[in-house]
Amino acid sequence: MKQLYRYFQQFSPLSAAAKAALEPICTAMHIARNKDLQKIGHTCKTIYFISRGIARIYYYKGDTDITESFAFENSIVVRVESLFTGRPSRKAIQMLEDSEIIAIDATALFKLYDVYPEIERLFRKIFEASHVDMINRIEGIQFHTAEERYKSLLKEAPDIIRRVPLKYIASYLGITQVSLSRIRAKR
Amino acid sequence: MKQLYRYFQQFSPLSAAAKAALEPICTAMHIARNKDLQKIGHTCKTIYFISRGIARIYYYKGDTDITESFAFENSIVVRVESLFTGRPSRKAIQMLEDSEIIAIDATALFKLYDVYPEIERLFRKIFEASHVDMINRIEGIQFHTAEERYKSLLKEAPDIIRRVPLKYIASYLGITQVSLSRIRAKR
DNA sequence: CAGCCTGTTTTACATATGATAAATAATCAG
DNA sequence: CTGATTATTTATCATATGTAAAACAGGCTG
Repeated sequence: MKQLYRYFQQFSPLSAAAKAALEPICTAMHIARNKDLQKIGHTCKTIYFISRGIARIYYYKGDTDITESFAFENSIVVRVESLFTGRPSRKAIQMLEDSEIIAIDATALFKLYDVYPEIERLFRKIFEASHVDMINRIEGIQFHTAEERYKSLLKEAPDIIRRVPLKYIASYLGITQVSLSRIRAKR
Repeated sequence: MKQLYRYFQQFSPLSAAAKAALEPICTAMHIARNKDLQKIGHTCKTIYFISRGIARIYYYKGDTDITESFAFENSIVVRVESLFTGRPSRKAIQMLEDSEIIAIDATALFKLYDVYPEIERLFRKIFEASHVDMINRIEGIQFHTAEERYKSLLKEAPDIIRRVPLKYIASYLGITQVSLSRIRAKR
């Protein structure tokens, strides 16, 4: 929980009362490498904080597995399009390493919003930051070549190459594995 | 203002007191066709509601003009990556038709958040909806062909073709105008 | 250790898209 | 209305990426 509160602190301060209210809706859990944290078709009612490990959100287009995003330790992973709409998600969350997770019950959290506006504010800011990330990602996908995208990924997250299979990285970059292999061969 | 409150109503109810507090921070304005509502380099401190007209957000990559997004009447247009970070935006907002706008002073709005949690909640939900749109857009850009993207745009916003020059639509779809022209010629 | 998965790279070929330039078409100002 | 500007389409050629299949590599399991 300490690690989680440190994460929260980056966005917005919390009173002791708010922290005490959050405590009972958080559950620590361990997930084994390659296991799904949430399955396709499930409606997202949980916000996950990654204490240790890497998550990826993926879905199927036809029968190809496509990685929508990665999330590393000290960040949150959520299928926003399901959590915010209440609709089932076509996406799954998988952990790529043995991982330590804190699961935050979103239904209970949203009730806390009515009592603690500071909690609502905290999560508003957390999701605003990821909203900004999405907008920057669109710019990246739309107007950079695959090679530029690969290089900037390396720069932002250099250890991703060691920790994540290239096939997942390829679809995250919007290209095939063959294409990624060609780009890597250039250097 | 009636139109704006009707828009708000879709997301979250507002008390009479909250409405009264919002009133003085909203300014109606008229913008001529093709004029910029906000320039490149400006830090976004205003949220715009479009009563009538179409906006586009654009930026330059080198010397090519790229359309990031469109916004139609009865929606909000904002350079989120600037508003949420307080950093200057590399993007501009331009109105593509003679337009009626309501400008909401964001600095004043954020102060109202402290007094009226219901206002904070309303805007949280408004931005959550656009966050979800961004995520769906990423999926669209990343794993549909240009032709699929064009067709689905036609389906979502059929009148965009009549109201927006194709060159802007092309860069929005992530392709050149020549390429869009080829796709259109197929039918 | 051997054999079998799974992940990655390489090759060959097909195709969509980009770049550039020229031809049309539409729009606008005087 | 006319000429000039801007938008759109068409043509040609170059290139990046996709598809499919095979080769290669590494790691895991019996």
